[in-house]
Amino acid sequence: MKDTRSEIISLANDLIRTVGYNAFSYADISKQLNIKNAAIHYYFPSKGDLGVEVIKRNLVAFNERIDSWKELTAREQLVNYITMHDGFINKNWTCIVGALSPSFNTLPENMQEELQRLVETIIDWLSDLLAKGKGSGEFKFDETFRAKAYMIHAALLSALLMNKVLKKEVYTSIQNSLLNI
Amino acid sequence: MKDTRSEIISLANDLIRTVGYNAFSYADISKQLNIKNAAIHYYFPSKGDLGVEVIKRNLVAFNERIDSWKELTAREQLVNYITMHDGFINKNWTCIVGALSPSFNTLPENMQEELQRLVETIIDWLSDLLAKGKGSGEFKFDETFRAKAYMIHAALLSALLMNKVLKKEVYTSIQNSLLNI
DNA sequence: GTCTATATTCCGATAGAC
DNA sequence: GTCTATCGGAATATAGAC
Repeated sequence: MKDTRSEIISLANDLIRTVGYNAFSYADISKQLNIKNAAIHYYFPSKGDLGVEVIKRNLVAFNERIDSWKELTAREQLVNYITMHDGFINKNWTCIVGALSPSFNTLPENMQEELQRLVETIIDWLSDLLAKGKGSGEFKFDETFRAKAYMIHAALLSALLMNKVLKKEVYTSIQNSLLNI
Repeated sequence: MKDTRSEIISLANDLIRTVGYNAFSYADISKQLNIKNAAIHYYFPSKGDLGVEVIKRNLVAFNERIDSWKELTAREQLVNYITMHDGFINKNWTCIVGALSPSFNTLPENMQEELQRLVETIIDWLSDLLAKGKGSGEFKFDETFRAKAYMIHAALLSALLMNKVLKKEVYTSIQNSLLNI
């Protein structure tokens, strides 16, 4: 079976993470699928439509993921979250949020909205998790749940970005700091 | 007096921070200066040359800044560092590192090198500052100086990025967390 | 030394072929 | 339903005018 539409989203997802949204073109995708770049427009009339679909797929994947963690302890869930991007390091991938946010102003409105939805979902989940973990005595921290969630999310996002620039131990270093809660 | 070259760098700096490197063109700059886009090529033959100059200017500015803080206490210097981007919030600016790192792979080699130099300068200075502050009893933390520097830098960078996406209290929240050291 | 006219390549998108 | 031929415009860049 061949699902061109799904392959396009997958390739776009890869490109956004490796070079960014404004740096890739339909041709980059169509070449890999041995079709003309215009063929992509059948599935996604505009580049923004494709971008929206990439974010949506990531949101669905995130929700499925945290759902599968439901029975775990708060600490186990936090460890899973903080290590879930480990495979990105060798692929030189950033998270979708880190990839898209610097050019947020240039994105079409529906992409902006979808990206906001994704970030809010992550922060909400993380805040809840931190509340649970603090309530159960698993975590110790003084900030509000939301402030702590912002911190963890922010540090992890930048850790992936810095992995591109410094190619050193930044990612692991930040990861270790975050796990020490 | 008119210094076209300097104005070009200044406009490019603004554009990189607001829309990102790959999203702006020479035309965006030339329109504002009432010249043809090709005129920019006289000052900066390639877009990468302009990008390098923007980063270099930021590196010089950073060095001048921290130099002017030399006589301050470690805590005062840290507060200055953590608040030095406050003016960015209303302008919807990111720091240069946050703006360029997601598309790091697409940048010409000399831009990549210059960006690495900038990040290393920041991290080195921050590590030294944290060492001083811990030595003097001003700061309390358990991680290594470098790990702590990575964390602060990462959180601040993302805070600026998230300000674009969520337009909420993220920046201030992270700032407050970082000042509580 | 400073800038413009122009070339070239590439981009996203439409109209229409199969 | 799926894809190609092709357009209009924008991007970076060169050659040459003033």
